[in-house]
Amino acid sequence: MPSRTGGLRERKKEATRKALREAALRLALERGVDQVRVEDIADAAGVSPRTYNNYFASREQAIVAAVTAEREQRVAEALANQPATAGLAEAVINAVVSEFTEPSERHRDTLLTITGHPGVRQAYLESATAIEAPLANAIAARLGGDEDTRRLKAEVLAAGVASAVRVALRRWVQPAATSSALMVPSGSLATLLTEALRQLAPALEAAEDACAGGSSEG
Amino acid sequence: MPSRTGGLRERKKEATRKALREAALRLALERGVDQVRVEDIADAAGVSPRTYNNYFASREQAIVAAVTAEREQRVAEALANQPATAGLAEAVINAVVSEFTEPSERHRDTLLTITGHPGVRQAYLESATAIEAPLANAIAARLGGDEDTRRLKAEVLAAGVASAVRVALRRWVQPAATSSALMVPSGSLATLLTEALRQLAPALEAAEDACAGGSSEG
DNA sequence: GCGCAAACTTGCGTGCACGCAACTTTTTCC
DNA sequence: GGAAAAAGTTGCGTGCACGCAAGTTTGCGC
Repeated sequence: MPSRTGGLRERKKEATRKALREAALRLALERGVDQVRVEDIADAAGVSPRTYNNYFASREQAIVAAVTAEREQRVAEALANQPATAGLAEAVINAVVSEFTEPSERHRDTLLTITGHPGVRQAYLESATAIEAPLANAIAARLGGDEDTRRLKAEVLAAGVASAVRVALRRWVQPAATSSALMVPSGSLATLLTEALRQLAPALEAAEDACAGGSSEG
Repeated sequence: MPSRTGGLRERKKEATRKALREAALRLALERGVDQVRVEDIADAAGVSPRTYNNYFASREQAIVAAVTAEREQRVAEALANQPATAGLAEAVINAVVSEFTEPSERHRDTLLTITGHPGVRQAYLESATAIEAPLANAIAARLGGDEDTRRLKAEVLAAGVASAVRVALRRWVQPAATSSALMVPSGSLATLLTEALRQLAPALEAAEDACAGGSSEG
């Protein structure tokens, strides 16, 4: 009888996924990204290369997943848990900043190392867009009913937030320009994220106001 | 002596790029995306497969480029050409809607056909992010000087706009859900784009206001 | 328990992306 | 105009992504 964690099947799958992404990251850190073959990752996780490929579409995604796993759910959950009294902008910024800052700072050295590789850096930045769909759902829930117009609003806002996050992360991991002196110190990730997201606050507030008095309101 | 169009080298490169993307699109329409080999495209354009790959990183990108070529520059230019009296939000929305609507409607059948293919659809949607950098420059120019804070603002806003465009395009090319009745008619592309971008207007206006009285103002 | 259906794993084959190192073409400079 | 440099093209080799069709494991109803 399967517990809350799901059936045996599901647990095994999750274990395999975890083993794969952790093997990928470990090997990448040990030898450098370009010295890691797909076969090595699969071997280290105890599956065939073909199976590895059923879990991850590229080496880069496997490596990055070790650091970004389950971020989408955590962000969506964090937004849902924000007090209903908070404005949408405040709630979104709090949820996103808190869920991105802590793990990123914790894995700071790892991240700055692996994002030295262009392919991994791109995969890392693109991973931010994974929050789009869950975030859109959470925003739609805050905006009110699930009517069509609200759905579009929520999707646009979520996509905008994901973009802002991507810009902030890009600055954070930006490799120092070696030659010219015109360089941005980039500040802390929390600062970068907050400043980036603040640009979208007016849009979030306006959307919320436009939906005020809608179907469901606490 | 090279004319304004650039040297011979540059013209040849552009001709090759054009030949490749048009061959890719033509073949994809004739036979279906999955029946087009890279070798076919290269042959049709009169270059080696290896050279084809110096121009495009994937078949999907080559096909999509036939429809999206030079869009980035045109959008940036359109924004620069908006009257200086217009607000940033209005200027951006006008520029983006006008430059996206016309070509997309002109190639409507082509686009809806090729985006039936998942890989091509994804490449098409991702191509919208190509406007990010040129748009960020154009927005930064409108905001005023090139100080650091303004650069971040411009990048975030440009990324947001690109995201909104992506959401609108996604709805536009969304394949009709075959089974259930809960489906969105999606409206015209111009309407979709306008509605999506309108969500960001408050953010654009706020950024403009925050930069008012800055270094350069008409 | 038993057996069937659904889900997952695996090997194989194919086409692809791309680094690399020759080779060819365009540009530049005198 | 001719030689050197800069830029572009090509073939080759390698590793990779993924469709497909077995084979294997798990879940479920009886």
